[in-house]
Amino acid sequence: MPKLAPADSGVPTLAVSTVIFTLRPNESGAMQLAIALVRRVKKPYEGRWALPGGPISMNEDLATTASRNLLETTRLHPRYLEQLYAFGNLDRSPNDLVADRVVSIVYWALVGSEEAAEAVEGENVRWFWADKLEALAFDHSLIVEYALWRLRNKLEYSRLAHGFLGERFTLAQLREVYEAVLGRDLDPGNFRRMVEGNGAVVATGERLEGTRHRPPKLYRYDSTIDLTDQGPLSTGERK
Amino acid sequence: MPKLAPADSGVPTLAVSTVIFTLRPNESGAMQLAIALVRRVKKPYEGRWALPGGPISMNEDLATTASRNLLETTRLHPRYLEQLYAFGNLDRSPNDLVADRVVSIVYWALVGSEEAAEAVEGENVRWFWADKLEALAFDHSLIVEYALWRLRNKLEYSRLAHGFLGERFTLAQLREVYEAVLGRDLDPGNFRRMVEGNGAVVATGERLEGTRHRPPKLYRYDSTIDLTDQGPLSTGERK
DNA sequence: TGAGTAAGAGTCATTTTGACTGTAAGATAC
DNA sequence: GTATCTTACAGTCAAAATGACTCTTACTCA
Repeated sequence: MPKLAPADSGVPTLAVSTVIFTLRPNESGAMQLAIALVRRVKKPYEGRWALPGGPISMNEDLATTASRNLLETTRLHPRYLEQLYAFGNLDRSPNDLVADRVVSIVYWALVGSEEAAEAVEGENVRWFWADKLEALAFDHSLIVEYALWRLRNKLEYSRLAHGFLGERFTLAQLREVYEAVLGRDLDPGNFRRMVEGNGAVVATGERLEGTRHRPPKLYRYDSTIDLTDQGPLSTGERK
Repeated sequence: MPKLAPADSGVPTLAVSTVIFTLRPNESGAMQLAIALVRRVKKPYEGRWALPGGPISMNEDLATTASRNLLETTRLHPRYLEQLYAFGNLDRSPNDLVADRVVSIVYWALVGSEEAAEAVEGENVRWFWADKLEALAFDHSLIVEYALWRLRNKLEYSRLAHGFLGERFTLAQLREVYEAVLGRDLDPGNFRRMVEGNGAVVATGERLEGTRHRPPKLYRYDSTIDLTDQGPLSTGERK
């Protein structure tokens, strides 16, 4: 097929997409990182899985658009939402469609595991395990890989894990989140020391009852910190 | 002035802007961080200083557009170029101009201090010290603040300082870059240990002659690493 | 030739980190 | 009721990293 001459006039279309992360129990009951994808019903890449997204609208902030897309595809609200990157390379679309250039501003979001369990799944919306994804439409495989890298990096020096958990949680649950995201086991003792040391977490005084062993303390995050968007728009101090 | 009703149709304009950093000697001879700004000659914010930038063109990658803007305003090529953030809030323009909504994809760049010394300066293009900026047009003060934060953070775990220096440099020069960017003095001994320890730098075997003291060794960065764009598009391993 | 200056090597105490051991507090099986 | 299992939680120990030093070396300049 002959390559069409690129249009010299016109402007690229602007779109917002979102990488939606959650934790879901796998067959053996361990928490594992999952991503929400939608199936494309149009050319190009018809039938392939892709990131949810849509065009930007004139009266919405970028983050609001991402949040609305998330709500429309999964009926969920994000616990955490941050801009990832703006993708605008010329070769994002197949060669014969370069005239339809799209610049995608991509966000990434965390949703709680409990909510995610009730999220809509259907023929065209599904959760996929983050570590074994098939090839996605456009450059979305690359985008997901980058989002995964950002999530793992950010986890280490921020209070991000809260995005997956409820209001109160045990240190074992928090550690399970870290282990699922980082993909390796962590020493319980050292993890406790680390997380208690940096003061991100406070004991509620309650304990989780009904376990088959010694009841663990319940903790919560220090609520003076707003998690949503650590980007340039937050006025608080950066760390 | 009455606020105009926002246009329900239409799409936001897409633009690329760049925060251009360099190091320049101040009155007392010490290196100091500087930013290139251009004076606006149109409303809104006519006469105020702003980040250089322009509209995106159909046949250019985003980074190429940023690089071209940099060349056109300062006649310089970037030593380092990375996407910073996409700014698209509704309130970026003055209230009476919300219909002219612009989404800016902002890059930040480093240029070498030697080249920067020869860069064009004129009535409408000037270098400003990064730590004492006047109020800029639009939300550009916020953008610069964020870019500064990113620069300082990235310096610690990457080989970014190369962007300011020539091919070969002494450890004292490298330390001067760190001190200028971080805004505090560093211990020479510890700095040497740090920088030799992580293997980012290799001795060339040469020495810098003509100093008034013991001639220091010249070093260079391990050239197997490409500095340009550590974003998602680089195929190398992430660190 | 001696003073001054910065390069560059080395010392030392403190903090951080990873791996590990030991004890406490509950549930369950017999 | 007693033994046993599981996990919470506290503590130890050595290696590595870090910050604040000192000391020696090699050059230039007066």
